[in-house]
Amino acid sequence: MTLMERDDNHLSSVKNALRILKSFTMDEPEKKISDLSATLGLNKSTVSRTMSTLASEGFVFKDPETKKYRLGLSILSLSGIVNSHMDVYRESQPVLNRLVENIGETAHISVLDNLEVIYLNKVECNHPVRFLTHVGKRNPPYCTSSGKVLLAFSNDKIVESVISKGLKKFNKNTITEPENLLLHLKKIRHDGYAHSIEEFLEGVNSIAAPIYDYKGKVIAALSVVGPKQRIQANKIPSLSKRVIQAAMDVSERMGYYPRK
Amino acid sequence: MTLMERDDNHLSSVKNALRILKSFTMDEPEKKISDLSATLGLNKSTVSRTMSTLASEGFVFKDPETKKYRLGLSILSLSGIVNSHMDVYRESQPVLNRLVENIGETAHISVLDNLEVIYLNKVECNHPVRFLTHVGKRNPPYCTSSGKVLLAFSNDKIVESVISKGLKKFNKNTITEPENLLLHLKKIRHDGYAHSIEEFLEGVNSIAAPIYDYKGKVIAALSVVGPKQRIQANKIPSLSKRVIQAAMDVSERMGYYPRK
DNA sequence: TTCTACGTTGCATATAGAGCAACTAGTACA
DNA sequence: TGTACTAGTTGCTCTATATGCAACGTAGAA
Repeated sequence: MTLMERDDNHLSSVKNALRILKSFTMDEPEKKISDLSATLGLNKSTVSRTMSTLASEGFVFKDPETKKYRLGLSILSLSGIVNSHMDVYRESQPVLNRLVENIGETAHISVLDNLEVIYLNKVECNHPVRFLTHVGKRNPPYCTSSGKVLLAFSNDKIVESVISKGLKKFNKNTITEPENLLLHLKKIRHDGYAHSIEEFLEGVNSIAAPIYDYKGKVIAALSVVGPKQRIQANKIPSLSKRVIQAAMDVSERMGYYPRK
Repeated sequence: MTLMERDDNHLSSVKNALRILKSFTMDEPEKKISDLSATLGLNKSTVSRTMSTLASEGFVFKDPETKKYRLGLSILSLSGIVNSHMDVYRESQPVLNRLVENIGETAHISVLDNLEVIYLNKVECNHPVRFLTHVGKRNPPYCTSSGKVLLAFSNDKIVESVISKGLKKFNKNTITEPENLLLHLKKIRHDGYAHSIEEFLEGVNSIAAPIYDYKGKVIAALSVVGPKQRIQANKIPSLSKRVIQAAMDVSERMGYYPRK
């Protein structure tokens, strides 16, 4: 470890362990020690000992059949604590349940974290698009409806940072011009909702609206997402009213008093 | 750290970090460095540096208002991966949704982990008892209906270990005699379900049934839980049929073929 | 049967991490 | 307003830990 890293005053062996945990993904929920060694640039005995320590506290376990490591149930225990003490998570649950029942599409609550959208809650409809999103999933904020809502009500520095990171083209409708994105955000502030028509994922549309706290600050976004065959462009105006209303319902449960 | 711990071959600074994470609870979701120092027997500068490292990777954050630390969203990101790659979690979701809709009580999926019951999935009814359980919550296995189901279909060593840990009396109906517990487990194997009438929590009843995998092994339990005013003792026989059927539905989705 | 890859572990060494002390900031109390 | 106390941070030192290397064992593939 270089002196530069040392000056950072973070514990490098703890960082190793956390980087190992974060290397598990949806696509790769199982990991071999040798692969982690290669990916993270750590000696395989370092990885082996760190994994062993993580396993001793239940953060990972070695699958006896595949001999690979997977994330363990201590993660779930902690996530229950994270969820249960999030006001917006708790207050949104019944509203999302009703919305999903009425509209018939999957709905989410999300926030901006580290210049990304992260989904805090999700209620699936009866005919979900499999593996589209999941609680904890992170997505780019500039080409998802909830991300655009959150950016629209964020300060300029955050928007500039997202733009600086680059607006990668994920799909044919992805916004890649900074000026175009800023225009979109302006319109979103005016309309009170955002939509995404195949901006991020092929064949996937979504609509989102802001959730306010008791101070009137936008703290989260509520969104519905589904295939374009079911969330057709011509249905977006009527659906957006439902989404705005649901987001307002959650806001009111958060103590927000809308001014008429 | 003693030589004995050293022989354990676990990385002590990583263990410190994991113990700090695990010290967050439902009742104490916010932590001060000085409190952690006292609780964990670590120097406050050790705790401070470890927290700083955990924060740098998003596992905790310092609440600007309370100046205390809370669990961060990296936990949520990992838990999404844990959930999504659990077959029993995925396959149980629609069954739990239907069951909760039909019965009107909260339902769970749980497994045995480290001699405790841990809840993997939860679908809340429209009138939940607040803060009863949450995903990731751990409970003693000998006085919850799902725990008793899981013990009933576990090998004798596991049951003996639970008994050796002691059968603490949580409520007036808690089973505290080992022989009595073994009789209960035998009856559960015979009946195909378990119930708890205020064995663990005051005023709370529950019913659970086993979930089988494709090999016919019990891998989880499905349960419903509610206040005794709604889950009355005389309703348990009819409710248990619904719970057994729902658990069987999940089992079949897991590839289990029941022998007739 | 042999070879290769993976994971584990003994050992040596360099440095990271733990603890102490000093400092800063904030709060409570007189 | 001033003082005292507590909490948290950070510089510094020293020792024990963590890392990496090499060797070993095991399992699977050729």
